[in-house]
Amino acid sequence: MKLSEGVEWGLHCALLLAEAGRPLPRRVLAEHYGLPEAYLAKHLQALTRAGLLHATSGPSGGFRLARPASEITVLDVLDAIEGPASPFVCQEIRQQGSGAARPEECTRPCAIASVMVRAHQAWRESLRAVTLDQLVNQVPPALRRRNRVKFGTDDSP
Amino acid sequence: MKLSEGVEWGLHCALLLAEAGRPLPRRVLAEHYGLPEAYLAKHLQALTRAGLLHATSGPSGGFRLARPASEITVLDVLDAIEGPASPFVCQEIRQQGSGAARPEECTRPCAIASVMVRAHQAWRESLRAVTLDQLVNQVPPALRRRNRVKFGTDDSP
DNA sequence: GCGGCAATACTCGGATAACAACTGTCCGAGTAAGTAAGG
DNA sequence: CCTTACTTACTCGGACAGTTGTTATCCGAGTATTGCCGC
Repeated sequence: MKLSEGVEWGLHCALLLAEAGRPLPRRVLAEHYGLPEAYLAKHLQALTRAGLLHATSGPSGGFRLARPASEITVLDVLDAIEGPASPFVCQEIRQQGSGAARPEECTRPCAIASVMVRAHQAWRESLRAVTLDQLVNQVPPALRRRNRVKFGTDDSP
Repeated sequence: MKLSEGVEWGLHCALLLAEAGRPLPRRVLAEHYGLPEAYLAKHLQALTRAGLLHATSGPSGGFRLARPASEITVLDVLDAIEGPASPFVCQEIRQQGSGAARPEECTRPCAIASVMVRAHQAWRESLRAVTLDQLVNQVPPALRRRNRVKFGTDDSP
């Protein structure tokens, strides 16, 4: 079980977009984090398709958050990039082979699958509890200031 | 992120071994669940290397639980088959690229990595809370009886 | 009848291919800005 | 000076290879059983 590295990229980029408050092109995002631009594009596409980012073409275009950072959870980003499919898929092998359970013995879901589903839900709940703005607030102040100078909207007097 | 299907196989086999109480060869396990024997062998090897099963060669040999079923958790089986590595590996991209954070700004672990670690721990705790004998008790009585007749130790008078 | 020995069949274990998914890359379609010409 | 049309450069989006990990399989090493021979 390995999680795509694009998850880390997507989360960091989403955080930076939350800090910036204005569209940033993928070229800027890639250079900022030292990532391959072409491959990062793939993950940003996924985030856009999921409705988390909004993409605008042309000069001064780029990606921006489609919703306020307080309304985007870490789980949203993960589902967008990894897909919402459960990592464990019960293949009902209890109903196969010479020791197959009979249909009337399978009225209840497989206990093993239930355990896996509960664990997966615990994982998802833990991720759903954290929003992007909570993460932004944990960025070191000095770094946040630098990012603001570099990208921030200069609407502050 | 996809979980190896060997996880389901390993768990079902471990449950059956807990029910049987005596060594079962991989051929019997494979036929009982309709699984490819050669590939199942790979996962049983992993469980053996992890110290969960004990393998004996020769006639009337096979695999048996190395510990009482009450002392084996679902998490043990998962770590044995999937490896204990965390699905999320923080590559510290915050310290790379043109916007790299300085070392003195990284005294605290990356907030994103922390969230992922907490979620992973929640997942593991949920799996650690369930033992094999708890799962055995959830097997339908009729099926359990059939398995007992088929494999069970005939030490009952 | 009993003990020892060899043959046997059964078991696991590691080494070896086929497939799929993730990783990485490229070029084309579309768009907004900038520019120059005309009114 | 303002409007307008065009050129330009910049953006995203989908289509195309390379590499790692999972899936599937085979054959050899080792062992307890089983049968047989000798005592």
